[in-house]
Amino acid sequence: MGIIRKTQASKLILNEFKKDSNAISAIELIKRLKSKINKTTVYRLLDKLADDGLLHYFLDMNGVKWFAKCKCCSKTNDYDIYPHFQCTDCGIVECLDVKVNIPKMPNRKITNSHVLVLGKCGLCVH
Amino acid sequence: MGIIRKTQASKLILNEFKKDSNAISAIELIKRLKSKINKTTVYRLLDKLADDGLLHYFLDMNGVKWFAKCKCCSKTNDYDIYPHFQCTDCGIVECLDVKVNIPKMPNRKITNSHVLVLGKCGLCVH
DNA sequence: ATTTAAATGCAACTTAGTTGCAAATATAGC
DNA sequence: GCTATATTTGCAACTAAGTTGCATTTAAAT
Repeated sequence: MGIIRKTQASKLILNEFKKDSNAISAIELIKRLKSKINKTTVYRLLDKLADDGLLHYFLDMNGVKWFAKCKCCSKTNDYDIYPHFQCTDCGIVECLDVKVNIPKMPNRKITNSHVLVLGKCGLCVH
Repeated sequence: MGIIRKTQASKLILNEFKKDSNAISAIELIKRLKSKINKTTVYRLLDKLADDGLLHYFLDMNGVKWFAKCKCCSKTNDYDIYPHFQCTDCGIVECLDVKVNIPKMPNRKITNSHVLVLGKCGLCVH
């Protein structure tokens, strides 16, 4: 939480998410910006951007952290659901613009949900 | 994939899942069986049991691998959906016996889906 | 221009999970 | 039951994503 300064590093990272409407893994981002930003800084900025609500994040089936802009995710009345698709062949992750209904659960206070759909993407399916 | 021998180790692990209908993390299982089985063996057996369809697994929001027996998970016509609940306070993971509908997606071949619902469990909510 | 809180880089660390290999063990065939 | 053999196991070393502590740098408020 908190103010983000317009530093060299934060501008570079936000620019990557402007170029890419899909999710980007932390690893990929570190690779892309290797010559310009230290990996610790990348991780810290991503966390901060997620805290501030500019990005959201989730873990894929390999335990790798992915980040994406929030606009593509459904915002329900009660809590956020983050539906994503990951290709088991090429590993690409796409934000899904679909409605997924999570049933209410009495006795629990649900804050958010993550939906990861696995399969072959449009390119790998052929 | 393949036949599982009835070894000391495999019996011990399957016994843990008989006692516990919820999901168990690999880490927790290693801790429980530390004096009896080597952690490499635990990981290998869990993977094999998942390959053989006796268990399924998924990653929680901390990137930790959890395993559970398959009976509590819905089996749809097309593919498996694994809905789980994790408490953000105490970390417990429960298999959910709910129907979650994942919309069809043209152009893709979906094989399975993972749904992780986050919030406070019945004990931590108070 | 000066001050100060926030951001950064670096090196060392943490930890879940994996790999290679030699030793142990379950099971099939006799 | 005994032997052969493929599977399983333990161990130590490794991998890699992500974190921490701290000294230095930088954005921006005054």
